[in-house]
Amino acid sequence: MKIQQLRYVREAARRKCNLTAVAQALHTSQPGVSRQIRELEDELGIEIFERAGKRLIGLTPPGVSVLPIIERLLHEVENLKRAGADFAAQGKGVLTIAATHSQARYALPPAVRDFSAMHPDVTLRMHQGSPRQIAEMLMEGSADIGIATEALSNFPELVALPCYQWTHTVIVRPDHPLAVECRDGVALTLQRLIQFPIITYEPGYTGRSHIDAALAFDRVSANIVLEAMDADVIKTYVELGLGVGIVAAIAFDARRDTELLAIDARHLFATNLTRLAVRRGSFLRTYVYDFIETFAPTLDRAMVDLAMATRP
Amino acid sequence: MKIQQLRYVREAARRKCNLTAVAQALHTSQPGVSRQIRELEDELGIEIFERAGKRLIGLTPPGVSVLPIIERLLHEVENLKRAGADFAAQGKGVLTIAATHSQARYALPPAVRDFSAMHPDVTLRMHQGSPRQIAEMLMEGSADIGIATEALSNFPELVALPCYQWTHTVIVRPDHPLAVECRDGVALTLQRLIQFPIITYEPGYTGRSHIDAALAFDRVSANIVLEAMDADVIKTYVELGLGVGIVAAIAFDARRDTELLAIDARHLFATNLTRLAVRRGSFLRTYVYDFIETFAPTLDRAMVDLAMATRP
DNA sequence: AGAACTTACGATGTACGTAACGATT
DNA sequence: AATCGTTACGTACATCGTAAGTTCT
Repeated sequence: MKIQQLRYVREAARRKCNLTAVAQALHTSQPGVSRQIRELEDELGIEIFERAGKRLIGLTPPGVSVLPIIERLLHEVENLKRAGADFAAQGKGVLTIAATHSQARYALPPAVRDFSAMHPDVTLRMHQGSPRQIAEMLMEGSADIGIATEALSNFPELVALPCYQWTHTVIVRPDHPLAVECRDGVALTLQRLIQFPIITYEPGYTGRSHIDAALAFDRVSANIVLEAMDADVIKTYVELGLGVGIVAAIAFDARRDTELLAIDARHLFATNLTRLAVRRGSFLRTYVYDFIETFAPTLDRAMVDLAMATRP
Repeated sequence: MKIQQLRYVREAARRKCNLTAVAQALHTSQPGVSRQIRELEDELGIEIFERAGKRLIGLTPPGVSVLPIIERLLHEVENLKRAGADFAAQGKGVLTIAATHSQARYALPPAVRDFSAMHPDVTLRMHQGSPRQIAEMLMEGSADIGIATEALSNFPELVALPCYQWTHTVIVRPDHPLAVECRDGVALTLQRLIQFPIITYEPGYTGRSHIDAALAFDRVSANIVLEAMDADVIKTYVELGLGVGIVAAIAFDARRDTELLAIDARHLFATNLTRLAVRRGSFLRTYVYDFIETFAPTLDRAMVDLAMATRP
């Protein structure tokens, strides 16, 4: 049994049993792949792939039960390499963070700045995507850390750790009726809010689920005229007078956003919890822990390790 | 990176870094071991073993952090082979059970008989040992299933599943004062019991802890004249008149043990729970599940899988 | 002096790539 | 006809065992 044979099998399973594609992806010859897979099957005494004549068309029952073991095994191989690299080039390395726009734009900058100062030899790579995409990246190993407010705790393969809580805020132009009422000390209500066109996040992003939940709870519906993935876009259209915005409070900067006024809305929508996720069972290089501690001071290495060892 | 290199490393760690011993254990030459370990270290870019001149004297810090990954990886290799064997030779195979004498002698026979009838091609191997030894066997992979009343749930590497409950019984010769009192309907008390010399299990065996706990709770001490690993020995000496015995109720057979009388003692000692354990993370061949279900009908495959996936 | 690891070297094996073949759509 | 997997074959490299070398105890 060779590790490479296992790689071929895994890749074949991922590429719908197309051995030619496997060979290209792994930079080797197609006959080699074919042969090695056969030899592994011989050694294990089972057929992993269902063959229709000369074509692979799927996994056999033994293949189905063996594949997860192969995946775990190769995952440990990855861990071993990472653990080696961690000691070999102490300090140096790459840290890949996958985050939503909101996080990358508003929550991460201080942590990134401090981390860079602490680890000048670590190359930071920042990927943006939907919470769903972030989860995918973590699971396939192309990101070390994922940060998002939604969805991350829904995957058994991931460990999601609470980082910080935040609330929504309503933003309007200074000449908007709500701005006037706010200055007059009138408390904002959901009923009043939905009388205006709303601009906020797309479903699945940045606490949108809590906005929808609040509306559903009151059995009212809002006129959402524009949905965007990030607060910058939302702010732009609020400034244009298209409607009132609902964004994460963290996304409003009184000094910069001089054309806007923020009205606290924490009493209208449930508090949001931003989570940081890593892949369960992955070896984390020391600087990964450092970043986590920098970003979320409430977390430390022991807590992360504990969470990773605990099954959901 | 080759699997065999990892085997060498693991074995070296187990054999106190004696590469000569490693080579003998794995049936290869000593220079080969030396070389392969070095090549792995080169590839990972770390030194795994601390070297004093030409001698290996221990693990380096990187070695310490890398070794558990190697162990897990090799464990998955084992799983892969077992999974293969499970399908390759459906039905055929070996099932190794490690149990205490009490279990092997009294609890297991019906399950073994039924299992053998169900799987005539599975060779059953029965090992006896102390609960502690049973745990060791499971953890090193030399037994598939461990069965004991004590200790099995103390190891995070093992999954212990409750099988059945049982109580202790007091055994005496028919002419013993306690036998007379029993026939007269006098209820047995701990105070009365300890007025006689006691013969029972060794510490660490078959519910002995509950006997000690009952004595400690009442702040009394018994005159234990003989301790044995199994009920057969205890019964023999009770028959000889050396004292009264305390054994598992299951170990008394009214038809066979005609020279003895059993007095129910479930009100004196806490109920015991016999557990079945498997190594966490091991692939279990289908007949292993079958045996578990045969032995403990309250368990089934889904429950075992669930328990294995749940962290303590 | 002996035990233990490393280096050196030669033989066997094995993986890999190219090329030709066979089967399926 | 084209795509895809298997078979055949030769080369190159790696593993392994024997033997000699070196460094500690």
